[in-house]
Amino acid sequence: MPVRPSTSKPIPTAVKDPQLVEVRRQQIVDAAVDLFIKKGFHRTTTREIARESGMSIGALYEYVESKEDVLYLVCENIHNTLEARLRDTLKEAQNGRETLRLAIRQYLYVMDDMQDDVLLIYQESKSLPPESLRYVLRKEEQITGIFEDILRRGLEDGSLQLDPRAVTLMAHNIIVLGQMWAFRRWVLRRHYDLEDYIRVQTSLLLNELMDSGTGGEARGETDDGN
Amino acid sequence: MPVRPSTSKPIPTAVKDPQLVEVRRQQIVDAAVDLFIKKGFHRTTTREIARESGMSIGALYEYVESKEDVLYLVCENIHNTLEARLRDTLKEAQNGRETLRLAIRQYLYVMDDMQDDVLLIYQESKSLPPESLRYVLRKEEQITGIFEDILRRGLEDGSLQLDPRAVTLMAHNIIVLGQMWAFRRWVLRRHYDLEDYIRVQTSLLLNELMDSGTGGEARGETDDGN
DNA sequence: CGCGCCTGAGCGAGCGTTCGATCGGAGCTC
DNA sequence: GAGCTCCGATCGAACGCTCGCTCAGGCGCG
Repeated sequence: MPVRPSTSKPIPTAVKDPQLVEVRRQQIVDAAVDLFIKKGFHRTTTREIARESGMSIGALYEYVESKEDVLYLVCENIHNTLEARLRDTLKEAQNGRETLRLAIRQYLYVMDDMQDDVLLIYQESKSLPPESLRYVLRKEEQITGIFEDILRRGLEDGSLQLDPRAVTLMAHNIIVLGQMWAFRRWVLRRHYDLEDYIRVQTSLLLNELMDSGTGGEARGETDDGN
Repeated sequence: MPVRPSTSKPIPTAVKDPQLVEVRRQQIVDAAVDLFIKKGFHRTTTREIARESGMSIGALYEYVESKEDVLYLVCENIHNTLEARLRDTLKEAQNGRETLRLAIRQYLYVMDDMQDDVLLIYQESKSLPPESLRYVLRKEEQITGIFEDILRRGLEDGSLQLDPRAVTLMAHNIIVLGQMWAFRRWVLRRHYDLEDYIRVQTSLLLNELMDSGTGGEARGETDDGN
């Protein structure tokens, strides 16, 4: 388990109580999440973060290296929550296909619940210093990996059909269709509720995974040209 | 055709040459697109935009109300290009299904070509003033509407099967799977090239649109619970 | 007193924006 | 065509302000 990137304050003068550090950092993250969601990273000032976490700017900078460091902590926190919630509900393993169906449902519920947080990562992670960004992206791949594993399990037990080369792509499709529920809510919510959404997207994904690998296109149709 | 939001400078003193205004604004947009892609909106200064467009800050502010106004012009410009390119290749109407297949291919090509621009809109449009943001989102819906129309045409001529209630959602799916090629390129590019991507995603989408509306889930499977 | 912890005024760089000065060429007069 | 005026277009120093961050000091507990 690697250490946080540029972050992880060298701790200025003395050795602090590590428990207090954890508590304070959580306060900071909680406050920052709220503010970043409401106003965005750039429009939020460090003074506001301090005020909202119930400490002074001085104290804030005892527990955090920089404003960007706060953003990193926020992203890390959200990703960890997300991943934990997902893995948590996938303990009981069944037939691959049913696991997948369950996982999609669970995932979409989590995405519905964490809409704002997902949006936050999407819109602000580019403001991270490069090293931290790489870190966050790696975490994103790990989460995608959860679905890759489920898909592969389905291939092995024969309950899913798919060109093995497309496993990664399908996993990303699932992830992105979930995120879509978060960042297109301004329009989707006007037409569908969560259950509608789960139904249609599950159908889309599982339909593909049941008969043909790359087929699906009715054969005999021409037009492979342009 | 509505007028630009808060934008559209009242023109300070005298009447300027409207043709020059157009040219200068295009210079500004071109420079800004490059800079925003490279450094992001917040990290780009107005001075840089001016320098890169070959004018002074003073001149810049003759053609633009504010930095946010530049961002709006950029978004508008990208969306217009995108929409024009899409509509442009959909003139010859065929059977709905083939039109859709063609449109998806064309769309993914455009997205591949405009990766950076798509990413730009995604990450920076939240920095727009609310009124301009609404404008940009409306444009996004219009573009989605192109695919809604194609889908409906397919329903009418019987070449596509789909629950009519899901038309909007499927259109959004297409749009988002296209955007995914832009904003997940850091990983997708490692595994797939554009043709792979087009093949798998077309299969996914068209497979669903050919036999069942919401079916796809093998009947008799339980687990509608949790 | 010493030490961990906190405070918040203050620093200074950087930013978006303004505005008086300047440029340069078109048009006029003689 | 020389000299002049005029005016839109351009310039960039300067302004005012915000913000991330620091640091000299204070408080209370052991």
